[in-house]
Amino acid sequence: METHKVKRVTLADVAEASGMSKAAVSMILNKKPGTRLSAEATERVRAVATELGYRPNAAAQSLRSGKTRTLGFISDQVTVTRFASEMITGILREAESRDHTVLIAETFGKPEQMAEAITQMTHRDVDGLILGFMDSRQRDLKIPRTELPTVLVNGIDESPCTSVLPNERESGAKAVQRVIESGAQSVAVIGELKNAEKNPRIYPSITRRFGSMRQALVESELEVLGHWVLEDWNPTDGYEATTRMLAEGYKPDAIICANDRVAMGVFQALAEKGLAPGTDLSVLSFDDEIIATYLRPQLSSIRLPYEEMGAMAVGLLLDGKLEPVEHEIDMPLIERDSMKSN
Amino acid sequence: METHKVKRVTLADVAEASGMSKAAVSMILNKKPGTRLSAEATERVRAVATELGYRPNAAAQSLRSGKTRTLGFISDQVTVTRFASEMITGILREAESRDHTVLIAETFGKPEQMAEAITQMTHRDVDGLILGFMDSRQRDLKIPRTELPTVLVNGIDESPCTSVLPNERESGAKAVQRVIESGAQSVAVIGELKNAEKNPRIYPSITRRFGSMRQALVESELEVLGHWVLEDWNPTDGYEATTRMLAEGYKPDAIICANDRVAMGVFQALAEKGLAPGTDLSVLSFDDEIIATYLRPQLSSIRLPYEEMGAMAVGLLLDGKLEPVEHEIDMPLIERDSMKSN
DNA sequence: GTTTTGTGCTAAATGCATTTAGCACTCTCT
DNA sequence: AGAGAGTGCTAAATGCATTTAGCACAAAAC
Repeated sequence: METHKVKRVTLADVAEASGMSKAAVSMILNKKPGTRLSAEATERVRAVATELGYRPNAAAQSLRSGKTRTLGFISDQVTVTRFASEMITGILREAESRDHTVLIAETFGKPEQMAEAITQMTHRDVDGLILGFMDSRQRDLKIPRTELPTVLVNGIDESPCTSVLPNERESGAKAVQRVIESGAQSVAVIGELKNAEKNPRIYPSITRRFGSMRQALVESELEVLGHWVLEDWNPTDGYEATTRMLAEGYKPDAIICANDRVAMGVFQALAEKGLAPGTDLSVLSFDDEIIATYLRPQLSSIRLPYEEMGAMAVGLLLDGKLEPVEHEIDMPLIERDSMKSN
Repeated sequence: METHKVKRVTLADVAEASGMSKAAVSMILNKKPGTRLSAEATERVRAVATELGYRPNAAAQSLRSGKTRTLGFISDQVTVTRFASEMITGILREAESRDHTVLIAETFGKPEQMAEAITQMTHRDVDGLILGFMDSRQRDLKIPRTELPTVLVNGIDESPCTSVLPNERESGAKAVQRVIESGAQSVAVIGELKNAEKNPRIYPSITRRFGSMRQALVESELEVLGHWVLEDWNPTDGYEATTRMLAEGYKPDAIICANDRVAMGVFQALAEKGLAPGTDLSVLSFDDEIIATYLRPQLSSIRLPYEEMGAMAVGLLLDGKLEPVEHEIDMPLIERDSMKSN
């Protein structure tokens, strides 16, 4: 079967085929208000256009309008976490529903590549830019000043700009609230990240999460058992801290984990001592990564709403809501089986 | 600080500022071969161009050339698995290094959205299309015939087309080989997916993975213990099968897991019986998802090379290697701590 | 001294959709 | 009947980079 190289159908083709001028066809197909063209002509042009399968050439439209109906998304790193994926999904969904497409680039974790990526995007004339940061411990962002409307997701910069963040100011309190509802008298928090407190500018999410938690804890009747600080937030760290805690004789009614990876280690340590989350004690976590559903029992976790954040960023951009504001998005508690008395 | 709306610097601006014609400037900046322009003029134009910060307008270039230096990537689903992310990373890396940008879209798991997404891409005049499938149990792909150069990644269609696949024809044999090297006498495979065999067209990767494994197994001296078929490939399935296996008195020297999620369940079941992977017996898996590094001990796994697959797809597209061939990419064995005698 | 060859450069056309200015015609009103 | 308003439509300009055809001049060749 020979693939006959079909020449693109242009506006001129439609005009000729329908016996009208290009101007008329353009006006009709774009439903330009305030123009007067006979119903008959309108009908005819529409018919011809669909019959020929006319699609306006995006390059020509962009050239004329200076708009591309394209948004740029530059990400810290797409790999490793589920977060970038979810953010992309949110962005794509919202952009598609508003007839925009998305150009993507990645800095591969190297901040210095940011400038290059932005230049690329500028060159391609995107209508707006979304800068996504997966690693919330952002350093100096080095965002070059741009004319482009820009929204930061999960990141904050020195200079004021529009940004979308998870509502970590409330997430810690929400966790404590849920622990209280579970009927617990005592709780262990496993655990804060070493050094995080020292530099709240660098670890804004983490600082807020734990700040809000600490506040809620002192306002509660809960007995807080021990003080567990972790080197990093991997399963090993959670495993070691929990093992140590149990060895020291602590037996909390509930454990709040810094994130799901830590919770995984906590589960392992508990299993070794024959303790079952959800029946012997409650375990609650943050982030709601995919492993939360892999654990046995499945882990209740306070979700990082990356998809919603991505969608919101698109919304702000397209609605021109570009005041330098931090938009905070609620972090929903995803109930599964690791809490007592659901 | 007032943001002065800077008009874009165009070729005409450079031409005027350097006292040359647009034609000359264009030729100089594009290093057109076979043209004769004085070294002095060349120098001057280049200087002026950089000074003014001239960047050609992509829309205008596209309009003229019919090329956009943009590739389209349409994915099954970006969320859930790490695979899409890695594929995007590979695509981005290769595309960037060859001065192309990437437009992305997602069908959100709905095959019928594929046609719509392709139309969108066509409309934006991408130079080539990459269709990525995360869910290897692809159904009818419903890929509309396109004029566009297209490469399928991790998917095959009825009609012959260029595709990039993991080399599952060898992955099973590679696993068996490694188990033999570990000194094992007996092995359990946990486990094949129920129904997969019935429809090899629908589950091509899985069929190949197990076909190659079965072949290698009969050619080996290994004793194969039991026959474990799973409903699905989640941790629960691996947990249940392993528990059953141990209850039935089997005690293999090595376990080959269908994938890492299954391996996680296997680990849980082994832990309950006090069996430690890497010391009491070997565990080997497929895919190398992120959880492989979360497990204790860390899991050795045969990696699905999605990043390389994405990069290769870009390469094929840009090099015009579009014969209907299945390109198979080696699946490397990632050694960690779950195999005895590394 | 005239033709040929070569050099350095430019005007104008091209790709395609959108928009502005305005033409030609018919009604309506006085 | 002539002015004015309204209707239906079109020619041409615009945005920007690239490419083709070719101009004007100088040097070399016969």
